[in-house]
Amino acid sequence: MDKVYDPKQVEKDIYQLWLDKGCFQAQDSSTKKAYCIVIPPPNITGALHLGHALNCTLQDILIRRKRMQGFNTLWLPGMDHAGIATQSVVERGLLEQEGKTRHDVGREELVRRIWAWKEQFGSRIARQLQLIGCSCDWDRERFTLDEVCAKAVRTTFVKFFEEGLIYRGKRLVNWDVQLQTAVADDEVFHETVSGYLWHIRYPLADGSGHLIVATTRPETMLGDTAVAVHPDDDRHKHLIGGQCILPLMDRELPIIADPILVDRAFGSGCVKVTPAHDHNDYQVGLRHDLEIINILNPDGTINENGGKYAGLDRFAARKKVVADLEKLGLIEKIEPYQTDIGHSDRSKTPIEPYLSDQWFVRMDKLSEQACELVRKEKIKFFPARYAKTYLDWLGERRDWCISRQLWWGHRVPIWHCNNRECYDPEQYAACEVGSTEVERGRRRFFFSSMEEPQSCPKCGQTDIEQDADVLDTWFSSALWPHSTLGWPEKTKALETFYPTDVLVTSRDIITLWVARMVMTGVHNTGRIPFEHVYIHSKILDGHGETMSKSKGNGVDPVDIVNRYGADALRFSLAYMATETQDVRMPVKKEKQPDGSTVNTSEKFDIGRNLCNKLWNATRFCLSNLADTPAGAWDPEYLELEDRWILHCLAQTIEQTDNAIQSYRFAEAAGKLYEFFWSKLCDWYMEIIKGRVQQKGPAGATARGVLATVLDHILRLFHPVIPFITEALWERLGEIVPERAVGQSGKLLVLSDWPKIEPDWKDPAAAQAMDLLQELVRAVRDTRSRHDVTPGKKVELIVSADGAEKEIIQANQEMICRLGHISGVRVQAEAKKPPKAASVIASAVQAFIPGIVDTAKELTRLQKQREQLLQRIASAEKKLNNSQFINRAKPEIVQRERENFAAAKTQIKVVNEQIEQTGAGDA
RNA sequence: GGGCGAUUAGCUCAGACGGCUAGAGCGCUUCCCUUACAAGGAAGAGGCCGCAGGUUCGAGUCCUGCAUCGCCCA
Repeated sequence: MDKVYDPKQVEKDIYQLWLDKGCFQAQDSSTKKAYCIVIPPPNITGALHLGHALNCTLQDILIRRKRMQGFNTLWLPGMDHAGIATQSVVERGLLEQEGKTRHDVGREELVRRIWAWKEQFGSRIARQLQLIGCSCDWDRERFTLDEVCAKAVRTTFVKFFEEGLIYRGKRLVNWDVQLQTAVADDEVFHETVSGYLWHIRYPLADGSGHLIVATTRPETMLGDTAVAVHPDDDRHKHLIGGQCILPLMDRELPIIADPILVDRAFGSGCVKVTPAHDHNDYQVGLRHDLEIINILNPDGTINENGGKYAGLDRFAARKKVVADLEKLGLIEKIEPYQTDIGHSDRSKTPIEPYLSDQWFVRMDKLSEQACELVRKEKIKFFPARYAKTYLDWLGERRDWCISRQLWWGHRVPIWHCNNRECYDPEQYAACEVGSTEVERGRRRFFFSSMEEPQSCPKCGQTDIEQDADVLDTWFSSALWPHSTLGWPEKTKALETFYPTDVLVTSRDIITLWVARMVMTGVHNTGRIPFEHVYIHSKILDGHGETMSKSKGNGVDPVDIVNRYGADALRFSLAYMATETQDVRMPVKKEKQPDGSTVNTSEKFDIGRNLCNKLWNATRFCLSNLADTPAGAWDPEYLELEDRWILHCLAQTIEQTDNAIQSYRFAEAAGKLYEFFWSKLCDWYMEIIKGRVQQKGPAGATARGVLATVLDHILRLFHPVIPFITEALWERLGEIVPERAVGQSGKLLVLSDWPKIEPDWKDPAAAQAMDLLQELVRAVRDTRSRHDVTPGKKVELIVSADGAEKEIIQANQEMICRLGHISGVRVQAEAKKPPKAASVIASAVQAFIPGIVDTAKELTRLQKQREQLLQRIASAEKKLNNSQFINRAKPEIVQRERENFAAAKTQIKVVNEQIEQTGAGDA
């Protein structure tokens, strides 16, 4: 084995080995209990980022542990077609490379090209998941647009439609003028932009003067249908109910009172109202039953409602409107103004609020049911506070706009009949006021269908037309936990694995995704989609900013795997996975040999160092374990350190189990790290270095215990760092095929999760080791302070009595080895030799003869004295307080008493020594 | 405006149920290439736990207010 762990060499073939042996395959039917996680499907638009790496590492930890615990585990992988994101990258490429728009190539060709993209990039994501060790069952991989998912989407939609949950409405949507589609709220980012605030005079209709409105978008005045003032504003009260004239259009506008829209302190206190082009104004329009005038074409040019401005682009129209107003002397003033403008995340162009026909899902009943399940804790969030995000959002019951003006996605399975006479009065009545159907009196019959319809089911005519739009991507994602398992077919997989056990995701999609999965899952199957929702942190850069490609502050998990190894990546991420909402990761730019720059972070050192340590610790073990007896050891021959390390192992198993069970990953990783490094490596392995090589039962016992502990630490670490542990497990199996506990001969990934043996717990051993560790540390401290090099062996005289004397006497060899001591003499009430340094550990004092440095000695003793005095004072204060004695828990009082007594004994020792040092050697 | 969070060592973070003599990793100082590991070992320095009140025998932990920063929703 190499002296330094090289993950590249080790990780290379292991994943393939797991695949070849079918280790990740779930069984549709099994006598084992099922455990299932469906992956939050990554977008096919890009590569995995660090957030995915964290997300998947945590899922893999859960899955691998359950697999080892004997569950029939399924981690179902897959990807999301990500409608607008994918279409826009492909469209952008089309424009850049061929100078064509989607309209140039047509719908069929565009969709063909997007599929080609999917084939290329979808597999890259799968490879990346494999690179970091994800133990997914690849035979069950799904894609939100594949036939299985498509059938679920179609079935759900038709069901919703028939139940009257889907309706046609007209809404102000976030319109992306460039992509010519509505985009969801979460696809809009806001940016502060320098602009102007134009103050415009609107003459009063009675000729008695004018009022002044202020706007950042003067061109929208073409669509104004009212001016609003505050009802309590004395300046304008008298105008309410009157009329003013809209300049340029010469239209009369009502002056209305609206306390919600109007902020009296802002501008002149008068607000122009453009219901078709502003979200707030739209609400005003509904409240006051105003006319709604749309002035825009889908491409952002002014339409026929804009009079002489028709045909101009929105920004050109703005210029002309302002120029014309200036000519008319209607501009009161223009001031520079910072304004917050919504931009499309996809095209990076300013969003236009735009009125258009859309399909909606009614949310009232669906959301009520979904709320209830979380309120009654049928579905539990971890950390629990995230339930509030979910409940608050669902509580609003805002209807879900599910249509998108895109070509990539599930086509809306709605057709209309082109026969003008054919319509359903009830359906017509259900269309929202304001929809095109009602507005233009155009009665159409809409229907939905599982199969491709040939004719209108109502009138039988064949002149029918399918809706051009596709469904919101979240519509298919919402079905993910059951669609991927085969629903609506009654598959074995669905029966076995649904409801799934836990959903692991990040907080930004609690509403968009988690809530919708619950609604559709329950509606479609009658059962919840998952029992637990674990929300992990978001990884930010060192300045607290979101990592992104455009900022160049992102860390690519593939780079980290190349530099540090997959296990190092995984451990470091797990170690960071606390319950906070964000974690920061300072990013460091690093030049590569080939001249390129790679973003990395020192945060991953901990994982790399751990792997290297584990590698070397195992190297040490293996070089000593050649002659390890099979079967259990004889308890007769167990030394204190053996009993201690088994005790610690038992504790670690317990703590790790508790932590993972409640999704405290950082704690699990931390406990394992601490046990392995600070207990096993720092103490146990050092202590047994001599004994492990001995012939006879003493050595055999040490080897047996060491092999068992190594065996268990590999098992415990495996879910977190699967590659290195699998590799080391194989080597351990070669040298010690038969261990005292558990089986070998299997791959680690399929072996059993550790269980605590009843006789491992040994608090007495732990207590004895505490004393010895403290003594050793004190000896080392003294040596270090007196500049005694490790090579120099010194003698130790210990003053101890009773149980302590026994422990120290029985473990002299340990003290000698760890403290570089030539010999230990223990006696009750030992006196300090004339020229010696003192060592104080708890109530035990000791001396190292031959070392003298009075000044150093005194400094240290004074410091120790001060600390002890503080301790005594605080303990005394508590113990003198009758309230404390009476009210605190008895064990707390007891502990305080012990603490007090110990401190008292110690200070006595310290005082004595100060006296002796000062007097004896001065 | 409403909700959620953060503020602990130079940096990044732990401290679930109040009992703490406040921990870890990195960084820093001193010593050590001791035959598993220098990506290592040993020892050490470094903190009025954002501020002000309150509850309690006891507050980093619970409550209220304030300050600063962040996220989400409108």
